[in-house]
Amino acid sequence: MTDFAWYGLSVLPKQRQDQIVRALRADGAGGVKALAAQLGVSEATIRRDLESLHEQGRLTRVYGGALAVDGGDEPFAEVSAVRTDEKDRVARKAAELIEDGESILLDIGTTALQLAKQLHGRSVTVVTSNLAVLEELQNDEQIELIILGGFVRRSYRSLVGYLTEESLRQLHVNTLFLGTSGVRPDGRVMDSTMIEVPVKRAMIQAADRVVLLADASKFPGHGVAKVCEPGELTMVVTEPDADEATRAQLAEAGVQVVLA
Amino acid sequence: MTDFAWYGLSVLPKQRQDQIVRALRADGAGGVKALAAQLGVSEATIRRDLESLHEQGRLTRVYGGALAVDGGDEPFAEVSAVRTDEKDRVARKAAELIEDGESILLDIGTTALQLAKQLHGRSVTVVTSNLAVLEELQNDEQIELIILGGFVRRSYRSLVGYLTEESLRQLHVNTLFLGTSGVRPDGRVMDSTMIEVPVKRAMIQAADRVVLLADASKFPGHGVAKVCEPGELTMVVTEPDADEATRAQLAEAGVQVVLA
DNA sequence: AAAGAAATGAGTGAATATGACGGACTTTGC
DNA sequence: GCAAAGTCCGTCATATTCACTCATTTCTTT
Repeated sequence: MTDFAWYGLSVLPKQRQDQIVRALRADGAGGVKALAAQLGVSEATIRRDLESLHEQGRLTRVYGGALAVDGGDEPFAEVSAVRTDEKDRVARKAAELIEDGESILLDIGTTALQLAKQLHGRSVTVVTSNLAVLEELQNDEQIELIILGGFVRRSYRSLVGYLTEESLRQLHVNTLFLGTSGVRPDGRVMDSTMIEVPVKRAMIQAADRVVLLADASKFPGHGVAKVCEPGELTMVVTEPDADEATRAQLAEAGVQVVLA
Repeated sequence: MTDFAWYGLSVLPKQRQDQIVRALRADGAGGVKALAAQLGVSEATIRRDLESLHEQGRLTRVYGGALAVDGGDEPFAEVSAVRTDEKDRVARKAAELIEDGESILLDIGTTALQLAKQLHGRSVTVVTSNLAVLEELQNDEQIELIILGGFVRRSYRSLVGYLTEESLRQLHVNTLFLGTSGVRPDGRVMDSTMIEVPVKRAMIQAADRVVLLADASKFPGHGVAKVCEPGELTMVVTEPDADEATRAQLAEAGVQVVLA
């Protein structure tokens, strides 16, 4: 146990247990593995915490994790087990592209959140307007976290507006990981909401590399607003069963297409 | 008693214990090691202080340190009970100062969080760098919520840095509700950490009215860094048993002193 | 000035917290 | 059903914190 200098500086046991209860209230449920990563302790410690909290009646212990006490009876299948679903594979592949010490910018949406979950314990600087990412990485001491300002958009758990754009003009990062509602057959990246587009454009301006994260369902896809031309992308991470014609179109525009 | 003991080198036990309580209210929790370093005494002394304060009910002793009495998530039984604790009274009084439709800026710290809890269902615009406030108001559809950008400061659950200051320059609000580590006898507002001071100053610049929230334990109080002169405040909300001399000093500087 | 009281810091064995490991158990996919 | 994967629950070694004692310093009282 070499890294125990953390102990004194880090959270107190009781404090961490409060954080567990808070996290469960936010999400409704939490897996042992996820909580361990989020709070930066071992799974054994999380199990002990969950047992203690269960005895106190502050949560309900279930196989694989715990549920919030008042959080209803939703199936636990979703938080439990491995669930190697598409977005997860893409996110894992994307995480491999990041070197320790780098700074990255995470777009809004669940794809970027999946990527954030892969970053626990890594020494990286994360910049984001994604409130779900904030919650996920809030307690990870290893990660330098920077939040862009902006108006809270509850339905998307994101920050938008001129404040967000202005914040982006003050920063520069190595890599942007961009989400999308769909990539059109001609390779143009689209989004479903107009309001996010200026923010995404500002993000592109603030990064050296632009990596688009898009599972197969986004190829080809639609959207009301154009975010950028394919030429502005450095790389696209997607899946083997993504539409080939669109992939070829992207490759032609000089974009490196990586399959997860 | 030697008069010079007051001037910095040595601190009276009672004074130090007040500082501990204040430090906990600011952070929510504190480790024995951290408190010992911060106050310049041995861990043994801190433990004795914590035990004494715990018996007085001024904090909750936990393994490794202590928690603020109202900090974190306590058992539900206590939450539902009648709570007329100091910060709550101050927060309620402060909430009465806000008109529907106004925009307000909330400082970091638990005092501002208490105020945020009073705002549920109100039609107000809330601007903040306080991550605890974000969590509290995140799901309240009625409230327009704006987050300032910045570096995440985990121990204080706040955002700091030039991004935060820059964000503040883009905004203007009706009222700022400011927290503090203590108000000196001459009325100057102090803070315990240097790094927050530029942000607090920028907040003052961004508001028409500046309201200081300070329970009785902050009167008089100390801090390493000066945030502002009393003349920069519009109003102070505190309690009837706050030090009268300090209150008089504030009134003389043209500050309206409101008792909760 | 001297004696007494209170506070402090250091040291020690006991108690608590943590992480790793292995065998028993549960869930999942076939 | 069965096998595989994942999860749990003991146990142990180690690091940290605690309660206690005692000597020293500091403050108060006589």
